[in-house]
Amino acid sequence: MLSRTRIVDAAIALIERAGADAVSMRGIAAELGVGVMSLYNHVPNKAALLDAISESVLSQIEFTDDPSAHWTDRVRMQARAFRQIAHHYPRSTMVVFSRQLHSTAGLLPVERALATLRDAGFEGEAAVRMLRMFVAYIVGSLLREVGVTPTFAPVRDEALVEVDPALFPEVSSLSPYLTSCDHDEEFEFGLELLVQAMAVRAEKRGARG
Amino acid sequence: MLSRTRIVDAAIALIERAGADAVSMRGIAAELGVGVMSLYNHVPNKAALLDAISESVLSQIEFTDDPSAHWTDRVRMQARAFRQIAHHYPRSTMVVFSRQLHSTAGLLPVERALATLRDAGFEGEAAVRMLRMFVAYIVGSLLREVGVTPTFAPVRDEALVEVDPALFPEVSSLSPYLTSCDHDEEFEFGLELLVQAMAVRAEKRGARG
DNA sequence: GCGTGACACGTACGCTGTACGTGCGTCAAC
DNA sequence: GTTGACGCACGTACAGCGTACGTGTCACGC
Repeated sequence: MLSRTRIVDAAIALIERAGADAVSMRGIAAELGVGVMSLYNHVPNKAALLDAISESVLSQIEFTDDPSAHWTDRVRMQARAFRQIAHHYPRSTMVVFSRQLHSTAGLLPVERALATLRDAGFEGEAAVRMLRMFVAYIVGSLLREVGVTPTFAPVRDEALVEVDPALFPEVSSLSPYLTSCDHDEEFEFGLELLVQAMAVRAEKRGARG
Repeated sequence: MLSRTRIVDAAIALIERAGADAVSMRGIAAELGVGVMSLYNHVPNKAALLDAISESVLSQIEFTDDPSAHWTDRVRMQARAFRQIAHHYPRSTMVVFSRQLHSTAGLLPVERALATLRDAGFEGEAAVRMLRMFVAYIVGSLLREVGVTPTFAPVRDEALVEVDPALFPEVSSLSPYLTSCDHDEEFEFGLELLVQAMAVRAEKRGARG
């Protein structure tokens, strides 16, 4: 029997195998060995299917939150959990980022994050701000890692060799670092910087309050 | 006469007016009052056209870099310049983010950023790391602002009223802050936090070196 | 006058999402 | 046991998409 979850799973598998551009209702139907229109008995339209994919991916984030750990470690763990699922479904992650979601999927991650931030001493608006900043960093990082580089994080080698050292001295001299990119180290670097910056703010708040 | 830039400009105008989904070769041709196939005399295919759109948007970033200013102010200015163009072409920005670019457009912003980071005391790999982290934050922020919220930065009001306070106490109590979002303040908050974090690193490096 | 190239355009093909109708299986009511 | 309703898989059909290819119309050098 066909079902919504079977369709979503097949769609995710197809995206990971053939890319997001290759996702068509006909392709998904073929993946499942059914007719195209059969899908519409379980999903209203393609947009809703893509939303369901987003929801599925986000809900698979594994938060093994340890309330006894120091809040800095909990922040690190949650950020890595977010990143891990994106690496598990890299191409599907792109469709998640390219869609506005109207669901409550991923509400649990937010809940956990806010609780952690409360432990760190951030409450009310400050906690929400910190959360949004963190999410922005993580999303931006994943967007780079997953393949879409907004302003070429790892620049293409061919393009760089053409760079005129006189016009772009910095880019030219730093080209070895610009062309290579260890995503793990890069992510951890920014994560650590953010955690430390948060710790500074937390101390300030603690001193004041 | 038709020209590549006229086509790109029309495409951007169409995207901003009707949304990225509405971009079709036929639509762009209609916008210009020409036949569809005439476009292909100036653009090899749709993908190349979208790349040209990205290039055009990125090249319009206005960097009025002031080398005499303190590096922290220069970082702030460059980040805001990036953000400003995204606000000028919000929907086109989404196509920029959703495409991997293979061009050297936006090489100048990178050059300026690296020069600024050098002034701040970051060289070699450290400078590139800082740049990438900054870009990640900016891109992630813009992705939220521009309308696509990965894990609902400003959560939908309707969705939140249904949240069970027993299951999601934090989300529930912080809902007034989660439902509203002053993008300017939000962006400046994160920007300031990053700049301060960078300043701390810069001092450390200075003390060591 | 005569190529020759640039360029706007029409036609046509294979693809897409999906509205609609059809047929088959199962189950409830009588 | 018959009948009606309903869920669900499916086929057909249509509008719209990107674009390969051929055709027409110019301005130009010889």
